[in-house]
Amino acid sequence: MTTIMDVAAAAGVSASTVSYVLSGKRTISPATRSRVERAIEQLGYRPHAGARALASNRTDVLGLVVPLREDVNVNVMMQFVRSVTTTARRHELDVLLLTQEEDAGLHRVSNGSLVDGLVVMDITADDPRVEVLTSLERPTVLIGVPRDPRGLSCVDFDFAGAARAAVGHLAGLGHRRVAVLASPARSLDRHAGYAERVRDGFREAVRGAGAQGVHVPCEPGVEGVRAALAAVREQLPGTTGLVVHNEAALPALLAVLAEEGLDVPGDVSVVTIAASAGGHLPRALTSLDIPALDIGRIAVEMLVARIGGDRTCETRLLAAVLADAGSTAAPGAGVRAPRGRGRGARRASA
Amino acid sequence: MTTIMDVAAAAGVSASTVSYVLSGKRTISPATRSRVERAIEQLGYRPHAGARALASNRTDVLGLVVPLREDVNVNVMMQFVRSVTTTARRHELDVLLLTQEEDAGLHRVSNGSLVDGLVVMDITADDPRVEVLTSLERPTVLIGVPRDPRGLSCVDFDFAGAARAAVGHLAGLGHRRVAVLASPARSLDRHAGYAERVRDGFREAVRGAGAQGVHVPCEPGVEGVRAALAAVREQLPGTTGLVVHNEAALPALLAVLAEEGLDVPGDVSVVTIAASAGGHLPRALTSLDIPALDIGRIAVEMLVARIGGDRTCETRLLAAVLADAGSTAAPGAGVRAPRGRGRGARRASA
DNA sequence: TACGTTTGTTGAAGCGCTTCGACACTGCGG
DNA sequence: CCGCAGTGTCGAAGCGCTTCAACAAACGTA
Repeated sequence: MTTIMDVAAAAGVSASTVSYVLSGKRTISPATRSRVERAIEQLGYRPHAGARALASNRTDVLGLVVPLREDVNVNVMMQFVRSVTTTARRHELDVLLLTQEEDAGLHRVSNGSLVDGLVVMDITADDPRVEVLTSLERPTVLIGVPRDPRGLSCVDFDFAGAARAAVGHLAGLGHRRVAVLASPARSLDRHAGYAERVRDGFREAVRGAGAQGVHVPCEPGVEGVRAALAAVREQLPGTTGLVVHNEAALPALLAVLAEEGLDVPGDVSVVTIAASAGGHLPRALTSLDIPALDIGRIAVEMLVARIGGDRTCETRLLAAVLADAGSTAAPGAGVRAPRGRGRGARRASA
Repeated sequence: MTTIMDVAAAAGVSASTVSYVLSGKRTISPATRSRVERAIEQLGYRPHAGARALASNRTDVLGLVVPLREDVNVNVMMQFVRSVTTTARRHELDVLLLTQEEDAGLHRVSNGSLVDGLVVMDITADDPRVEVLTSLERPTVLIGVPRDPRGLSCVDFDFAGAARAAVGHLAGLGHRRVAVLASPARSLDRHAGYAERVRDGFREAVRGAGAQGVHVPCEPGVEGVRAALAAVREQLPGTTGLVVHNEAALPALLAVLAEEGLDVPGDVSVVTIAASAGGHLPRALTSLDIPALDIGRIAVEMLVARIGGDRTCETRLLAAVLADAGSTAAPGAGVRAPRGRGRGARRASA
């Protein structure tokens, strides 16, 4: 292994000079600098990360805690991961992946000086990790907002605002009965912030608009969507507007509606609250996009600031912006039960 | 920060004794051991990762290079990631996530002593990284098999064998015309190993069985499936057996076949080569499951062996096992064009 | 010319750990 | 009773780097 000493010898300078060339913390004459750089190049020198961490108390590694739950959509999660990692690299940081969410892991990497800071995804309202994270020796940024952030920085999408905007949009078009096809029941059970805040924002907006609304959890896949639609029909017949907060249910919903002969937006208006699907849906949908890329980027930038000594702690909620893609219109027939005997019809006719 | 010295002082021993308690590399009397352990516990001591790496030349971190391509299915990829990380933790290793696949990153983490070894996913037949990886100071295990492994260890699923088994199964049932709905064209364009080997295994088996076959790339989503089916109909009319090697196309395929009034397996037999979908499909399909969990685990275990000094280099191909779930039968009518005017029919009838 | 300043470079200390060789102590056989 | 092997503990060196204080050289100013 080539060390800083080898480089120093090759360049005819001392080790500290090489170090200063690398870090730029002292002025170095152009002549010396270029000799050192040439030596580094020729020897293929890479500083030893451990030695650097030991001496400087910085590892240039950031820990990323990702959820591996059944009920979080893996596509959405990967958007966060991607944006965190690319932003991290822009700041010369590497990313350590933490999946098991037991406290031991957090202690090990933080107090064991493996990372300079942590980004923790999928924070629930009363997340027990928040307590642990505050006691750590390294700064943390949360993606998601707990009830009590305890001096930790947070970034998230304004899910409540998104739900209100969705309802407002539908109400403005004249819809009086609206429903949310929400996250899987499990997400609500464990008090996932995004799930709760959509629900609360929805209810508030429905009340405010003097409309009626139901909020039904929805499992992914065709069967989940059928069950959710059945629940909507039972609990609020005549529903004409659908707010879908469930990426995994979208393709299935469109398939089921088509199968039942329901037109969007002729019969039913649909608004989604979702991370952008990357265009794999059969049709464009009016949506409140979750800016996953921005959220990941901001999380890293906040963390970098804190690592740099910034003591300010803030919670940033990114605002929802509605992008109209023509899947909403004035109320139609609603999500009435399909005519022509529904799902079997096509087969029978074939 | 509490150091090994603090622990030593609290336990009334020397730092080296604490180190030996931790590593178990020397015998320690039970009395001393328990005093040290109590001190560690009370002080909440965590060894400094950098210092440890510097002194021992081991980081206990493994680098995982993941692909972030459009054409690799994110669910499948996450299965690998999950199994690599959990296996790594079982071996007391942390995982550093590398996404940008430029050589600089590989050099930085390997020769910069950030990791003890690398697991590299999504290896193509003539992957330029193979050359780079052989020149690194740390061992590497590939998930995927390049044309020339150059002394690197590899693990992968036997995709060619899976394709042969799929064809064999269909041929055994009497099918004479079979098709593969394959990976997206992009995967083939970049010579992704899994894509090429399925194609080659398929062609070989079709020849061997004296049958006819076509291999068509398939983009994800409903439109992609429609296009692929159209290609099959044009290139090999009367196809009765479908081998699907494309996780993202499966739900869409089932939807399209249902929409066209084609029964599985009455009209068309379907075999998949896919990572297990987790049960979100509307119906079970006869499949050759890609054992992603095993592959990830084996990759880590091979890497651990190499880090431990093992010099043997091997390529392990995990065999395909067909799980019959009733989506295949003796040949039916085939993927003939839909009767009753196909996709518009339901809408018209509603 | 003599002095303070600025600029560029260096030696050495020290970051927290592992590990080697040495050492003290115990219990054994001769 | 001596010597020896085995056991448990320790001191010190050293891993490769950063950074501080110090210094030499070059410069501008009085």
